[in-house]
Amino acid sequence: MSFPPVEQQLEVIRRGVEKIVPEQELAGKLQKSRDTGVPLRIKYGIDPTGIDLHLGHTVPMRKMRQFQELGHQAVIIIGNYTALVGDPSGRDQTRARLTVEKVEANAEKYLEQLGKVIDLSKAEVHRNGDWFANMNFAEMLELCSKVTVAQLLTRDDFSKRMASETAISLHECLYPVMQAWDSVVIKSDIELGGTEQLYSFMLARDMQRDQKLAEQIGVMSPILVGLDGVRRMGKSLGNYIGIAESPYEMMKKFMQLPDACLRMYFELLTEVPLDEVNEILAGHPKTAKQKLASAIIGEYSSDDEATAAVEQWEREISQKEMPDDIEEISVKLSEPVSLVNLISKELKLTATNSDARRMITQGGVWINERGERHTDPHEMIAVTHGMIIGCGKKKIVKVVTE
RNA sequence: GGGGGAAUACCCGAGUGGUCAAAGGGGCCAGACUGUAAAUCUGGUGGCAAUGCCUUCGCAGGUUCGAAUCCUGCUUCCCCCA
Repeated sequence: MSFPPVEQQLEVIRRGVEKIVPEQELAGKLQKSRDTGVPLRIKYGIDPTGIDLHLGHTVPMRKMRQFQELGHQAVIIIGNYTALVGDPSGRDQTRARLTVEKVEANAEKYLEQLGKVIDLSKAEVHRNGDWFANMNFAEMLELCSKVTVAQLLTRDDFSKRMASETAISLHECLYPVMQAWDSVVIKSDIELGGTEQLYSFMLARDMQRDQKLAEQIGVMSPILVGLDGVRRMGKSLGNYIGIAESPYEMMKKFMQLPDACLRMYFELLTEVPLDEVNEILAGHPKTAKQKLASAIIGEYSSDDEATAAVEQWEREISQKEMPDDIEEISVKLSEPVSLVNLISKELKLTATNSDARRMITQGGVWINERGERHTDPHEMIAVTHGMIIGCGKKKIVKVVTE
């Protein structure tokens, strides 16, 4: 096995990375691996807590792929046991607990999606239940004895929760211990993750040293902010772009991204060379955003689909043309109905009548042509076949009579 | 085990007997402006057969003409002491 020169590897590794700890050990490890021809073992752990991976997850995943391309060994940990605990990192409250079955189902979905970024045929995949499930209580105690409560409380998220009088459950304290033990078991050289993982990464070093193993280096990416441009991208915050979403869905979301996030997204989510990024950012933000979107969408589907998505957005959203494929809803109506009932009861465009009423009186409803606004909720509408109804910014439907 | 505190709409949070479907902020929704960015402005934000009616302030009772507000019991959470 031959590896690129260390300097060259470092350049790839450093892109979009916020912190490497300890930084000074990295070159040495790379050099040693190059000299001996032994690839480094790169760890990335993910807890199967949901069914969709989003772009936030892909930041360390991409870093993993880069390591793979440099010739190193990817080691994926599916945290089926840690998922039962719930990672307290960066959280201000306890996560909801998951069932074993749920976790297993999620794990399958995750692996499928991981394969879109990482070359799974060359990766080791482990579930940490493989070693935690059979651990007995004595071993468990031994593990816990490695960490003091004071150490745990130095964690930012725990100390914040203490300060704000929010509960910290005992099982959450075990999370970093488990994560660190994973590193011992798989003998990781480098662990990938976000900056909020610092504590666990360092704990892993302590435990590896304790077991007379080489200590891992943490390579930490910045936290990717979500579509709101403020909070981290996350499922529960609803500010994410899922990697399994359709090209057009992704497109629409990308265009809603605040301009200020563009550089970060280019750096963390694409391979576009940094000087080229600077050039793009010097131009109009709208164009830059479209380039960003098509680069990323292209990776998860195809370049053609990405281009099509950009064009579709330009037509339907920017030019406000009628979309090509409008969702059709069939209704059976012989008599005219009031607009409120049409919107909420017949077409189910809103959850409640009150919602429909609001939407109508506020000018969010149009029929057949944008601009053909109908603001009287009581207006009686004689529904005709092919009638097009818009409700708010996002919903347009075509009525099909039976 | 003992003591103290808290629970209000999506979130935070005001409200201590009627004027409370409940201030204010955030978020979100709609509209204007725009590049479906940001900023800004306007309106909205429990439900319904809608100038009215019904349900909601942890849960269950009670006092009262009238309760988010007072009383009793319960549940949950937090803090302190052990």
